[in-house]
Amino acid sequence: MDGGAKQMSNTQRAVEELRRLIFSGELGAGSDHLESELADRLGMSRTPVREAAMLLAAQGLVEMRPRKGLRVLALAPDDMRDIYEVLTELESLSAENAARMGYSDADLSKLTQAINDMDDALEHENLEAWALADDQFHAELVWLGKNSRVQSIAAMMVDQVRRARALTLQFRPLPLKSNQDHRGVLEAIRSGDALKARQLHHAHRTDAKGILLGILEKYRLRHL
Amino acid sequence: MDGGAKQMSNTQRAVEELRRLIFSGELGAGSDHLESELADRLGMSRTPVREAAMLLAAQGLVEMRPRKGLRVLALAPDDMRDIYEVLTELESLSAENAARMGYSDADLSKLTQAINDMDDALEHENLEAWALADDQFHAELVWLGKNSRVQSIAAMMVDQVRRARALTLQFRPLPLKSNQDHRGVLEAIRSGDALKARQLHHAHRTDAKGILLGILEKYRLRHL
DNA sequence: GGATTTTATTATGTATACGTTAATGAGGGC
DNA sequence: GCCCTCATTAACGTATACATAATAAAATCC
Repeated sequence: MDGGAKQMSNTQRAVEELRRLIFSGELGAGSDHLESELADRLGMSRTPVREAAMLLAAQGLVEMRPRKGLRVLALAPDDMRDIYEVLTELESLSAENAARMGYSDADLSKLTQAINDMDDALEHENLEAWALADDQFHAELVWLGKNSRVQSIAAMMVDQVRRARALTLQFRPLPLKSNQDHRGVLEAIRSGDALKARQLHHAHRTDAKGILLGILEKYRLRHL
Repeated sequence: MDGGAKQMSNTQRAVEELRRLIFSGELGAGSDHLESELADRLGMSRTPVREAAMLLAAQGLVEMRPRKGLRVLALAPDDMRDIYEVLTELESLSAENAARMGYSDADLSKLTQAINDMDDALEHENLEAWALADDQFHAELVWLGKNSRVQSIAAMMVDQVRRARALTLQFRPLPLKSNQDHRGVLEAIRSGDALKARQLHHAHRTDAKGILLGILEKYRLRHL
């Protein structure tokens, strides 16, 4: 049970490493980087770097601009709105489907755990930990929905807003009401009330979208 | 006003050509093809073919299997269900958003035209033409929703079911009721009734999903 | 001095070369 | 006759080479 450090192709390593560099901010939003520069930095030739770049471009994280290099994509508020809307719909679908699965309490343990972790984090006013648990809740919800396309699309969308989310987290009021929503969704799933699960989660995500866009507006965050 | 035959990179040409070969069935579902073989076939080196392959793999059309070659992905009924569910959600969102835009009749002309085309096609019992117009209706609806992510995701999903859709078309009963739904959605958008637009379209797509899955079941179509 | 043409640079797109390694088949052991 | 070992093959992953085209720089002209 290692971290996954088997023998990996350089292309895969390049993807992972570039993602890390992007999410950590070492490659800032809007910055440009030549293929050869990145190749040197990662200690490999241009070929795998270029392949990784194309994959990241397909996932909407970067843009390949001939002669200008690889550009790390910045997100405008409109992008955030678009992405959150997609997540809202697909996660709500997941909640609905999850409710129809007849999951046992054991099946829902990760969801429950994530909610408890959020409570703990809130008590200690640990936003970092809260965000992590919140991510886990949403990821697990999507997982329970058992729709392969939703899973991959949601992962892509979450990736696209990862940087922005980390940034806006600090501006955000403590999400005290949030866990009520989560518990409601969990309960609806547990009791098999598909429609309620969908509606509750939809409302939850729509609220979150409103809060986020409010922050972007308030602090004039135009590209992140 | 050429067909777009400007100077295109070989990678782009490879993407287009491979897509054509896949959709036309010349590269059948489930078939394997070596990179070098495809390179020869397209008259270029492995490099651009490989890049194109990775892009198509990211879009879910093929799978890269080391030493086995590029495999054209076949779809199981579960995949169809997953994809149609995603389309249902995202198109319904589009309908809702479109209704909020306050579009004029002129803005909605393409949508109207698509509906009329479907009527015409039905009168002549021309399934091919009906399918084309139906595609246009759905594509235009997504366009009117003005969500960039929904647009690219929907395009991907439509691509993934393109082959299967062409195949199942012939098994399908004449979609006589379908245009009632379409007109209802159009009317809701025109009148700005966002919730109704969403609900009508959602029901429409859910029906379509049921019909399709029924066909797959009935004719034992397990991979297409 | 400013504008314009020419030259030089350089990042990319693509071809090619090559080592590695998984798949295939031959041959031998049981 | 079946299974295991080893040799062979060939497809891929990656590095490298190179032509092309775009940009920057330099030089020239008005």
